[in-house]
Amino acid sequence: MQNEILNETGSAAPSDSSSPESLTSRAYLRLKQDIISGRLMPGRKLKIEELRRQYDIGTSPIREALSLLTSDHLVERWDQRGFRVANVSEGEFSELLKTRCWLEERALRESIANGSDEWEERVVLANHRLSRIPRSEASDHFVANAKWEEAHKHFHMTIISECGSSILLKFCKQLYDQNIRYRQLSGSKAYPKRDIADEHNAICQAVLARDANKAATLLIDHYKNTGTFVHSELTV
Amino acid sequence: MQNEILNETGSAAPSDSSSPESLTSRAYLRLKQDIISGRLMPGRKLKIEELRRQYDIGTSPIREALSLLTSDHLVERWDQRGFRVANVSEGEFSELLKTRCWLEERALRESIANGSDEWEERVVLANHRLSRIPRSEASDHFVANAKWEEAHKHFHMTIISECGSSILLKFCKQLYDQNIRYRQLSGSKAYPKRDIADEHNAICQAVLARDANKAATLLIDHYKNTGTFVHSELTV
DNA sequence: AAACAATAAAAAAACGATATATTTTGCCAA
DNA sequence: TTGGCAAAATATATCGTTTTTTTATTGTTT
Repeated sequence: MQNEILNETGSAAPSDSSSPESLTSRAYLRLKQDIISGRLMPGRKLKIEELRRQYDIGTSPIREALSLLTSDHLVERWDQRGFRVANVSEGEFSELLKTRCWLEERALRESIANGSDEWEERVVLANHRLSRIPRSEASDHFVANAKWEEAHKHFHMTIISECGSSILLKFCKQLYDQNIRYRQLSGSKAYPKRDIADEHNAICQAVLARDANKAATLLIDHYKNTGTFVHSELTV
Repeated sequence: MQNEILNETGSAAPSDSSSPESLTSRAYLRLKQDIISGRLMPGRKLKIEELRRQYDIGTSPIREALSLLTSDHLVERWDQRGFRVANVSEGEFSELLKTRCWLEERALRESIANGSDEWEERVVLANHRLSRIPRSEASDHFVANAKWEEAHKHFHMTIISECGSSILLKFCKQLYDQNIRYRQLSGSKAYPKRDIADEHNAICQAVLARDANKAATLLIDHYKNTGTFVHSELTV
């Protein structure tokens, strides 16, 4: 199903080795992961033949997956000249951050206005689980922890999940993924200084108190703080 | 180029008969038009073989185009069971309308805050051109006028064009296209009663006066009015 | 002699046709 | 009537051909 393909990013293909999904889905998820994680660098040419050999998947599924990624702004298509990984720029990152704040603020306010008790419980749970996962896999130097990334995305998507518009939610997810890529590319060296867990706790509290203004301010600050780090890394 | 494919909807392939675009783009545009205009009904099975013969284009470009349309929510992919035209529902239309209002209000306010003099001129021009095109091709009964549709989209996109985020603008365009489909499907019999030109003039005036609150209210009312007509048609 | 242009060769992408795997449908038996 | 099996239809994937683009080499001009 298309929705499953688009929504789940990292957690796909759990334990089942012989995935029943189509090869297109598999190619889509692998390519998406490889681009978001920074393994495939911006601007890099995506030669069909190369990918075909590497992923052991035919050209059609690869092409379809690349077409799909094009809509996510992770891949660019140059008519008659193939595909390449979408470029990054400071300007685009500013736009991304700005747009994300606009959309997520709206979604958060709607969620706080409409969210059920069951939703509150999901928020608490998501925050708790996130707090229990270390940000980095190593304690002395920073190594991105995929589990943390997954839990982090889940927390942020949970607090806006009851906004009443699956369309808006989809847009937010898309922008979130684009943002991860910028985070990964910028090295993330500066992060550990901030106590991110505290920020999440504060957001969680404001959400549970149904204090929309406070929650929105905290969320936007949370994003903008991260943004300045990414920006400074990008400029160097 | 991907951008050209995604942005221009109706006005593509102007006079040049031997289009230099890829067949994928051509298939994408034709299918998009056929779905938006309602020629291909919601839920209709899109058999590759059938489309291949009909459009005289190979299977690969057709599949790629369908994948692309999937991201626009105009086509649904059922894993291993092919593609079909996205279904419509009252619930989805409500969401669409709501989301559109949220996003376009934000975009309009930003445009009004940041728009240049040159932008004001573009707004005036877009409104003028729209006002000169008849809504219906026939005077006694309603026949959708493609020229009017194009000018209408152009007017609405122009007033939000200086929002400072090409990402947000892309989302708005996508939602606008989805909305056209609902309009076309609901017959549009009720419309001519309203004086839509007046509504556009009022919006235009408020925009030029840089009265963000008034412009936003007028725009949202404009959309919600149309929405109630579509809703009533959909319920029948 | 160096730089630019033109042509040719190689590489890559787009397309279309064929083959394989999956699903659906129809029929027969229990 | 229902369950299962088989056959047909349909979707997905691979492969080979054609067209386009890019690069390299050679020739010409300044």
